[in-house]
Amino acid sequence: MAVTIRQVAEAANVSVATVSRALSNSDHPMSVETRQRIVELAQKMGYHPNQVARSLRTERSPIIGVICDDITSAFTTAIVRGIQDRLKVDGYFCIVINTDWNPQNEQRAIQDLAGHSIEGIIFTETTHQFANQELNLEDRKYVFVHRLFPKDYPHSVVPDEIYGGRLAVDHLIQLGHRRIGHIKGSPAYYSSEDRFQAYRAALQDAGIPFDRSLVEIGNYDVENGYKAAQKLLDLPEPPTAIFAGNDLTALGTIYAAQDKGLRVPDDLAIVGYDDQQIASLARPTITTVTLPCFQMGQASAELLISLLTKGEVAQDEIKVKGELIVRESCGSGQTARSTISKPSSRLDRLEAIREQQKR
Amino acid sequence: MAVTIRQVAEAANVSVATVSRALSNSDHPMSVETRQRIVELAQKMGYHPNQVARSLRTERSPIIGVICDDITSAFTTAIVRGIQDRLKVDGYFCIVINTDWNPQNEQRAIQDLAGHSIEGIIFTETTHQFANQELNLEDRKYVFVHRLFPKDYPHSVVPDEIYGGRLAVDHLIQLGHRRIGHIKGSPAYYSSEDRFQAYRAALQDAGIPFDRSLVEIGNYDVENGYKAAQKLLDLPEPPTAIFAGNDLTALGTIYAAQDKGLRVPDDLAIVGYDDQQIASLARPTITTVTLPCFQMGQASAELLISLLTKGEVAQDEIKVKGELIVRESCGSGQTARSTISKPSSRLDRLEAIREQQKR
DNA sequence: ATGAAAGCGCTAACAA
DNA sequence: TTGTTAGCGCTTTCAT
Repeated sequence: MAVTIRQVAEAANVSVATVSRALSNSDHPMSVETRQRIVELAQKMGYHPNQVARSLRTERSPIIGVICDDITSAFTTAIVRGIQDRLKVDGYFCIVINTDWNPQNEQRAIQDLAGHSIEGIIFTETTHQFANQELNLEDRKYVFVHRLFPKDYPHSVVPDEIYGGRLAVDHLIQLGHRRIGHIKGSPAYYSSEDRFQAYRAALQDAGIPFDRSLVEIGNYDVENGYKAAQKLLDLPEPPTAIFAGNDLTALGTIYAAQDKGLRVPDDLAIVGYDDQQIASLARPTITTVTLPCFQMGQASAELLISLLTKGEVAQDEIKVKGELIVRESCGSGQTARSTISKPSSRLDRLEAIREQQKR
Repeated sequence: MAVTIRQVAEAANVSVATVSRALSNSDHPMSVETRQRIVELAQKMGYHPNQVARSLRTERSPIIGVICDDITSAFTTAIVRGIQDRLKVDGYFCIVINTDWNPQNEQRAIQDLAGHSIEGIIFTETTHQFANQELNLEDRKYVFVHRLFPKDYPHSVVPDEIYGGRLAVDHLIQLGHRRIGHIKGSPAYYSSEDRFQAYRAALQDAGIPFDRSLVEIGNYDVENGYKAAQKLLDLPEPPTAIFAGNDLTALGTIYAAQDKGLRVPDDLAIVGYDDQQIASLARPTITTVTLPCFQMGQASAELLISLLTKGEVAQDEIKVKGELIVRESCGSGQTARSTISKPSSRLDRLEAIREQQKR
């Protein structure tokens, strides 16, 4: 049986109330020495608070809920990791629930979480229709991170797509390109529109006239990227550079260029977006802009914790900036070797253990 | 305030004990009608059990712990998803804790979980040194899935690497190859050895003599795969097919072949292993064997639940079989188009919502 | 500054 | 078959 507050109280010759105050950082006034003594004793006795009892009493819980479409989908995992890490700082844990793109599962998830006295929820990359409705959250606090529905919701954390788009296109402009194509993502993602706007703004600031024929619509996957790139490259006056809507589109563009006998980056420069693994594995490796998932996760957890502890906070959307990762697909003098595949920390670790076991 | 058992009791004109029995599937004998009546009433009143109170009382919890190195690492995410899905069937949730390859964090994680009355833990892809020691788990049940330390631990779920390796090599043999090279992974992964053994066994069964010079040691990354493949291809009598230790090695092999002016699969057939995303994005797409992460996750959750509910169960390691995914890198008549990039279910969903909002 | 005691919602031993 | 009641470990009000 685990050590309880009562046992500590007996050992310390004080009441349980005093021990509770000492151990839960209560702001109830008490002598510094007693507190000190109790804390040390508890430590020595191996006391660990029973969170369940604590939750029952306080109707609060150090567990928050994370509701996402699917934890395995492209960016969600990193977001969740960011959430976990930020939560850990304040002693919280999270329970992750997948809705599998079914908004009905959301209300169910919320109810399930409610049974655990969960006070806060982070909606992560959910396609839910929160906009339209009517989730019964009671008085739980909630926050959105990387939401996939229209913009300007309070308490949300999103990537700064405009900033990132500028990073990508400005890079091409700086390399001297004037005829720059763009392959948009599906209109269903609002990021597509933002990245496109950034493209237009960058051109404008550089005094490059906008040419409609240089813009194709893809849907963020390789195959559409391939087809869209083909069209651009078949233009009477084809682009010398393409800002692909994301890394998969960039990969499709590389393939299209190869099939036309064009060399990347020599004949065509390509920038991607997202910095998925493929960007560092492709040949050439893809210059891209990071989608700062980990940081967004952290920011969302931070926001929720503020909401939980300080009550209301600023309602503005938080935009997190990514950064440009220069690799091979744009040239740019950076002809250095690819950045792929450093042995992972796991491998380091395994090898260390292996060594140790030998001895 | 949420509806409690007491309110249901008053409304039903029975005692709380009766309600408790009706609602918690107690095996205490009671009249079917009363139970029925109470269940319906509770439903109508919007009653949801307070799990926290329940846990405090029973010292059990419907939450289990998942301890992994890093949820974002290659296979862990899918394993966790498998765990979640299987747990859901029995009404469990999980809390995932990352140890970041630091075994010290493990004991800490266990203690943190203990505070939540967690009775079961799944160790997922941890590099921990459980073998050597001395984690204080008290009477908690635990299970390993895809553990990365030496073999034959009770209550663990692992991939059947021997079976998978045979799948890969037998495929090459069936395609008529007799001179088949192999690039092993790092000796730190026990999977390397298994895949190698499978390679030898397959050759033997096909009556192909083993040739030491056809085996190179890589470390499962692209760069080492590239170098190892170079060596094999520089052999006086180079292989016509290579079983790469994993997909990244296969990618490096493709690059090496390309750089020597060889066509894949025409001049060199390549099989990978793991079925990571890159396998369906590379050019050519890579024929590979799946690492059945999702299924392993499910199996591990199932095992833990058995342990929790039925007490002891069979101790044997559970081996989960993967399957061969035939793509382009081995030829095999399967010259069909690449299998890349169906629009994701998320996109489908988003487009549906978009449509709906238009109306 | 400390203690006594109530009670969070539930389950289960015991009683009827 | 149903009811009464103690108590899980903790926090917090109220009293001292």
